[in-house]
Amino acid sequence: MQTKSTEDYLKIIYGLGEDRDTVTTSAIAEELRISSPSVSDMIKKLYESQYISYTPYYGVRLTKKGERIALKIIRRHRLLEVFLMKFLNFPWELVHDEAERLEHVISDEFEDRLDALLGWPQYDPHGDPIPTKDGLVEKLEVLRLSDLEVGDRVSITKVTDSRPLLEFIKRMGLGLNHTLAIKTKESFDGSMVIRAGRKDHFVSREVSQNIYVRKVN
Amino acid sequence: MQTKSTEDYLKIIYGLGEDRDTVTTSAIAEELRISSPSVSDMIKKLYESQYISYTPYYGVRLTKKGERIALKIIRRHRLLEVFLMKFLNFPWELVHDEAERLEHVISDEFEDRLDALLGWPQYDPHGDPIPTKDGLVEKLEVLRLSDLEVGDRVSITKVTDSRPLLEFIKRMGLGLNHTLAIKTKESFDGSMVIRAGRKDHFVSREVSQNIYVRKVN
DNA sequence: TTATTATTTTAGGTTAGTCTAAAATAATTA
DNA sequence: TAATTATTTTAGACTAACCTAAAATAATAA
Repeated sequence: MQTKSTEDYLKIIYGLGEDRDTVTTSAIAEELRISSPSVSDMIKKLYESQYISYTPYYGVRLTKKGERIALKIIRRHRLLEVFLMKFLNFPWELVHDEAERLEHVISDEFEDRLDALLGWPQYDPHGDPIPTKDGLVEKLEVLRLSDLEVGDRVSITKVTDSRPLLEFIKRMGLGLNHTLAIKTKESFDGSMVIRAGRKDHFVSREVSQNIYVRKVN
Repeated sequence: MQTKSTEDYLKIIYGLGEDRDTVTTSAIAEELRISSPSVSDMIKKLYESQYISYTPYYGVRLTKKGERIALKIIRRHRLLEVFLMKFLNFPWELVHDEAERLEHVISDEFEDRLDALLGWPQYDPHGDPIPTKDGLVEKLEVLRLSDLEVGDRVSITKVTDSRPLLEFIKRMGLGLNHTLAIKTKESFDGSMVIRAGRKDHFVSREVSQNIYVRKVN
């Protein structure tokens, strides 16, 4: 049985490893808001326990063993998010932090029974796929709002799970599966004006890079 | 915000303080399965934070501040137990350990919304009253099965929340609100034969002291 | 290709919560 | 009430997970 801390590291390394191939000390440090020396320390421990492979001064990758744990935690996190929204009516932007704490303490028993209660859901409230019990995840085709051009119509499939971003999106009256159209896009900074429902909204590149979409008609 | 450890100490001290007036180091140590020196250490810290009052070599009592926290944790524990049984169909004997871990990580938001989901229950699955949000608990009149005599008919109102005991009771086919009659009671060891449904069961004093009852007709 | 800058690691330190062994105190028994 | 026994506390140590300051290494720019 791993500690909360171990689980956090593995989860973050998994997440960071999705784009880049190898994950650096400083990237982990920034993500976990922990100093680099502390991360360096922990990396050695994770390496000794064979959760990661590791080349000093270079970077880190999850081993099969490490990935299995990361996916287990992610599975729990996402199942919990579904529960918090469907059964407790948690507001979108609070769901993440609550799941973040619960994911480390629930048992397999709890996980299985919750899965059943929720009807074996495949996606969480942000549109992320829920890994299966034996560690399989659907690989989402990544299309970011920022990749699209004027005239495109899209539906939101996923949103980066960050509280301020979620609050912003909520204020615009948007959410998962909402449809919107791109009205303008500035070439110098990538900012856009989008139309959703009857309203126009200004969206910076920082935001549009964190909204994932699928094209519609 | 207190740590899990602090919360455990306060909860245990509250529980032990229900019969005795002042709680000893060794009683806490035994309950938490921690060495007495460790407990002695911790007592000093709890005292400095004004969660308890304390006389060296004598014992410990909760302050108002300490009791408030203890009752909050107990409230969460019991609400969680109701949830685990009603929504996740957890078996009686697993409910306690799961709640034990969850109680330390849920937020006030979670607590409130769970309370509502469950319909503001007043008792947990072992028959214990759930403290209110502002720290009030019904004082149960304590009548133990062991206090009764041949011929008495009783209904089970509460059971000590210990896994082996719960498993034993379950094997006898008994549970909360079940009715039983006392057929024999030995004076030398207090052991009994009880009749429940169509079956007779042998019950030692250790067991009968941990089954709380109310007399019927 | 050498010098500067950035990143990572090492060295040494802290805190919370635990431990065992030994000393201090209190309670019990003779 | 003195001696023995039991309980509690003190002393000293350990581990996990963090920290800051300084040294080592790698990357970048002159």
